[in-house]
Amino acid sequence: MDQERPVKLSDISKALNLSVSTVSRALNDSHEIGEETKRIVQSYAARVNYRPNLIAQSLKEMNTRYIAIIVPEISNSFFAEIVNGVEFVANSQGYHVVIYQTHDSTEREINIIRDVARRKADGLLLSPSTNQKEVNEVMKSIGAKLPVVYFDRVPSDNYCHKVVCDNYQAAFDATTWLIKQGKRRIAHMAGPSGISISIERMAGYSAALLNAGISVDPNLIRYSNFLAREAWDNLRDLEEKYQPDAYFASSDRLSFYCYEAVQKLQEPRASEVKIVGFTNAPFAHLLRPKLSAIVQPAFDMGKIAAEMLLNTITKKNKDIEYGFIKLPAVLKNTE
Amino acid sequence: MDQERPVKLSDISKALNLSVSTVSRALNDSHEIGEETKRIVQSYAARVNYRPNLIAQSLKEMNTRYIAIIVPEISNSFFAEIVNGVEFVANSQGYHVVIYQTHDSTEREINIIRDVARRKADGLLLSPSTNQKEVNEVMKSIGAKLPVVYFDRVPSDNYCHKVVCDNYQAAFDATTWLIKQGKRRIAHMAGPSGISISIERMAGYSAALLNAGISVDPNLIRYSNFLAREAWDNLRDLEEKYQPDAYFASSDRLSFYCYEAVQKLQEPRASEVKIVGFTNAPFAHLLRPKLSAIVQPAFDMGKIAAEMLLNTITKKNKDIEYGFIKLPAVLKNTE
DNA sequence: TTAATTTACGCAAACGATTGCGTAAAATGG
DNA sequence: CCATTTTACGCAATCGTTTGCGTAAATTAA
Repeated sequence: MDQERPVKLSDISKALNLSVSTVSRALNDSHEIGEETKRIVQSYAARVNYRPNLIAQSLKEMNTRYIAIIVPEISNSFFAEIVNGVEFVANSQGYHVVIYQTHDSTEREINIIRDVARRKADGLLLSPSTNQKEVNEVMKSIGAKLPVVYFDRVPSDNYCHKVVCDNYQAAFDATTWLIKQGKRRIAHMAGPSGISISIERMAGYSAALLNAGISVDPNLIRYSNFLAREAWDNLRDLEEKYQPDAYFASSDRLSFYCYEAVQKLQEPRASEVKIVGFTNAPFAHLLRPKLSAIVQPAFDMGKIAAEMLLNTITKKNKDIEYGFIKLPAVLKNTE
Repeated sequence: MDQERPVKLSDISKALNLSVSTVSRALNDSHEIGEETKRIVQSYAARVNYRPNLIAQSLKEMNTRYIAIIVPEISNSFFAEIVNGVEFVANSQGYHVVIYQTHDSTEREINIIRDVARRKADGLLLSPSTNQKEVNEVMKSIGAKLPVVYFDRVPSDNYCHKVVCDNYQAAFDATTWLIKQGKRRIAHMAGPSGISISIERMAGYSAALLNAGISVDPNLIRYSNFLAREAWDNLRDLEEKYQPDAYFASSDRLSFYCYEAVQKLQEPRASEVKIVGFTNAPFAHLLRPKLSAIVQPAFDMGKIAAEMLLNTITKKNKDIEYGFIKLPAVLKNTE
């Protein structure tokens, strides 16, 4: 009994000699429909495997019951965990989650945001790529109907919802730990300049150095975009000219690049140089020598972001109360 | 000039004193509309930032211009790379890709498949969770309108599109390599029994052993589902009772579990036990001692699967020609 | 000049669902 | 027994597009 095409309300209505509206109400268990009729309609619908067309439903209802999340890379464990947290909350409230990745391309990001808006997602979770300004323009041009919560990389203004970890404190703690290990020439491999996380992590790094009476050496600070090439060039240059005795890496990818670069050095330097970096990679603790890790509470960040978003979606009253949640990260693999 | 709600065709039609149909045709550059009118409409639409409502468009056109991909875990690099390959092809043909993950739960998988069908995705790429039968039922019940291409884990029947890597050969090569390293008591940490990849990898493993004149010891073969608990129990039991001199792991996760278990052993065993496992983790090569890796051509698998899917979507003629593509994997980190 | 054709647009149906309103028949009240 | 309410259903509009068809006006042909 496999039907060639999906059965719709009018099919049922014809088969049962009822109007489409009666069938619709019967399936939605409306009180205006007699019990007997309901039973007949519902059992018939079940038999023929009726599933409402969500496109039509969405058009009528003006909502889609799904939220979108846009991340740079799904293979990055940090973002993958965030997605999991988002799904956990969203699914429990009957929402589906649709995942998009930008690969750190502003162009892709803009395309995706436009698409999300045109497909009428009920809300958007966004960790914007580098180019803050262009993205802001797009966010404005799509109209005020799409609730947004930013996470991880967030805009500087306060008229939006934001969920982040305490990047400043985490960077401060990590750098301080390196100093306590006797390191003085601590290089900082930073992410793209200009985005929130880079700025805050840089600030924490600098503060820790100054706090320990170590002056900040600009030569030891390197910004890299998402291209591997830049990171490698920076690492080679650092090693050739300055031989840092420690690295503080500002992202998952940079952490592993640092690790790989150091691993290739001559002993005894290879085992003396310490590395601490932001990463949620589940198997980072297997590396020897150790890669010390700043681990963000990604799952919780996702949960909170999703809760904030669903709150603003379902909120009846229009008084917008912008939230700004900051969670602590923890330092691991420090033996 | 930020409008409160998205502007629609009727807004333009009123503002310009034209009918909705004329506006629609003008925007779609129909030949039935005068050049002058087109210019007026198009420039006005651009000014007020008109974006067609994709929900309405989809309902009318009966297609959505997006495909869905369902994977067990996005954080698994193998699947992440597949997704990237899919996006590469799909985007170049004007399709968006929507990513779902099942976390190896059949229940979630069924929910998602149903949702994808009800949302009228134009096609589906699927790597099914363990329970083949239930999923088959669902795939049938949603009607024949949804083109599907399976990848990685695929059904056994031949009346569907499939893209896989040569699991048998890869397992054979990996096991043979371990044998050449002088290993004889090679444990096999297998994935869930019953799914295609487990069966084929097991077959390759067994064949390699027999080929080398080593009998297959059932005690050294352990099936684990996706729960960490089972894998750890299996590993502990293996170490306590049988002390294998090598491990062949059938999945990303299992590879790292094996590695971690072995790393905790007493020397000299810890450095003598060799491990080879399926993994596309980009930083697996940083581990010391080495984790030898069977790396699948994930990006290409994604590309091919997407091409097959888009072909069947856009195919005018209805004669279905089922494809079955098998790509080779490569063995890495073997010093 | 008149008939035939082309151009440029509007009307209305359709996609598949939901819902306000209208209304027979049945149930209830006095 | 008649008036009123309730029950149970159907009609038609609606969400925002697209598109087949109809038709005035403009153009061309004869």
